[in-house]
Amino acid sequence: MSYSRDALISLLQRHDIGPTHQRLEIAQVLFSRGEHLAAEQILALVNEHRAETSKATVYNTLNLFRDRGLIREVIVDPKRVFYDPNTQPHHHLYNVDSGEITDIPADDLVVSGLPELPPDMVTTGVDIIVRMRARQP
Amino acid sequence: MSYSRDALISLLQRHDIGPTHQRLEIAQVLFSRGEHLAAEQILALVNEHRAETSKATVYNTLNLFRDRGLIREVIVDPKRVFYDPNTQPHHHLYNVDSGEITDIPADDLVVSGLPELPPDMVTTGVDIIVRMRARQP
DNA sequence: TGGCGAATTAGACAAAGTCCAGGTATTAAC
DNA sequence: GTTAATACCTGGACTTTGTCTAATTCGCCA
Repeated sequence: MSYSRDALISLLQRHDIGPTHQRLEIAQVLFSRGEHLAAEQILALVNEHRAETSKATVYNTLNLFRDRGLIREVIVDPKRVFYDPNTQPHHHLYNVDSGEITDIPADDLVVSGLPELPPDMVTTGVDIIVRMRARQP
Repeated sequence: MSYSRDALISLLQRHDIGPTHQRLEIAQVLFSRGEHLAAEQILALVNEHRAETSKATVYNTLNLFRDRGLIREVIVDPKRVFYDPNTQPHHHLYNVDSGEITDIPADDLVVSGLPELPPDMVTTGVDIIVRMRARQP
């Protein structure tokens, strides 16, 4: 799916994010692909045609988007963080060999028996990661 | 709990790991504490009294232990990997503020509705991470 | 047009982890 | 005991991901 410039602007604005050129470019890459991308991949994609955005801005922007709830971090690979434009509750299937991440819809999945938290604590998220690899030949 | 030198030696041997001095020191730290420790913490603990083990050896040894199934990686913090001496199935409660990790026993917990994997793939593990933080004051 | 705050930038920096070439132990054989 | 073979360990250079800072630039509005 592709997003019009206006759609992206209003998306950012609904999250209290000023719609600058660089932020729109980065949002474009994230939302049009709908993939799980690492910062360095986003940096490369944004500058594919001509250099438009610096490394610092990509990192700043991803942190901003994450803080504002526009995207979500996926922590499955100790080497780098992936960013997920889908903020609906869902989980992840991680191919350990290829590094590929795919979604597991949350509504197919039920978890019961989670422990009580201490009363002054709140859950910020439940991440389920199913790791898989190719069967040994 | 504390482990005797002999107990550690046989533990390593059962996992096909030659019981060298440095490996025993590292195993001692991991298994006697039973905590989730990062490599740099293990390095510091092993050298607490006198320098015995280099950074390279700590990293090599942790990777070896992990490959041989003696310990498990816990990937919850993009900044560093934690190592878990408990290889029984269980999950983790992660305090986002303090970085503290505690165990959730697997038998209290039921997950249903996990998707079918492609036939040539095998699950290498299902990690569930419950992230929590202090409620806003 | 000019000025102001917000955003962007290059590049230095930091931290975690890996790699390599050389040195040290341990074992085995004589 | 020496020697040889092998496995292991080490310092330090290096890589990668991400952050920080101080200076510049942008975009807006009066």
